[in-house]
Amino acid sequence: MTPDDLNFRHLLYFWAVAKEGSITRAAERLNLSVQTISTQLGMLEQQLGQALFAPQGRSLVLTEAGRAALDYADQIFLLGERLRHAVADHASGRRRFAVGRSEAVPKLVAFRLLQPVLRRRCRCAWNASKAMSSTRWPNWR
Amino acid sequence: MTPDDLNFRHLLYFWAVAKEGSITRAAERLNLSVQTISTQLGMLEQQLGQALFAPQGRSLVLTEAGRAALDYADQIFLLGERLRHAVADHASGRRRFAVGRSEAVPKLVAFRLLQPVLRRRCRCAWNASKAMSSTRWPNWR
DNA sequence: CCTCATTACGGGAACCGTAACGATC
DNA sequence: GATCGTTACGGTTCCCGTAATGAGG
Repeated sequence: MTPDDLNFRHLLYFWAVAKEGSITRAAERLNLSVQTISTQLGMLEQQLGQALFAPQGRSLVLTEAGRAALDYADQIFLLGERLRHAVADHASGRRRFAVGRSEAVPKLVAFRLLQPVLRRRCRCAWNASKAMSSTRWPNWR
Repeated sequence: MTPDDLNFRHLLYFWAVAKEGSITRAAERLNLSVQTISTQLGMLEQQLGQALFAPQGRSLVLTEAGRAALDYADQIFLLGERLRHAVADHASGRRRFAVGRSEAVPKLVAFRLLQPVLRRRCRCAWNASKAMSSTRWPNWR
């Protein structure tokens, strides 16, 4: 109930470093100084009790634990962005309606099945990233 | 690439309030003061440009945007906890190996298919929560 | 009146940048 | 010696608690 042991700011820095491949480039991307990233990254590793990067020459490579953490961080920040979009959609009066679909059901078949509940001026998007398709429309009803 | 517009600490407080049903109980649960939660919650709403709770009597109820945000927050903090567990597993020498499986493939069939790569002393868990099954074992090799 | 939630404000912790250092190419 | 990463230290921001206020039952 209290997962505050994980500092999501540190996790963001770790994520940026992993994506950019080096602390220097991550610092540029985040408009931060190199030292800040390095320090906070050390904090995260100490907090998790596990090294996430291993020095390779004068560069860094992900450890096995680091690769595992990166997978989760990817999903977490993706969800964070989706959260903002979802809330913004509510502000603009649009609602999101997500429908799960088994891979065994062709898209067109699913579309035909959903036809009865679709309204005019609805935007329909097939989003394969999470095996879910999402449809938006201007108003709920 | 820089989703730092979303403060995950604020999101945690929002999540706790939504789960507990009131700021007071959330403050007790998090060992924080009521004022802190209230302020930070206001920050989050201002940041998102949308109210997440609506005053109902002297209590609070989720708005529609709030319910949407809660769905995402649930997943985010669940992933955060899983991240910690995954990294902890690496520390104890255990590795997690996740296998995706179509619903059309029975579990026992999948198990038989995986038999050749399984080792002794492996723990096999069917985890339906994310449509994925995960298997752990003491060492990689 | 008692409880819940919201502002106002001061102390303190965490974050972040400047600087100096070690290591690798 | 040029670049990347790490450690040391001081300033600033943000967070959090005490106190005072308003609102609902």
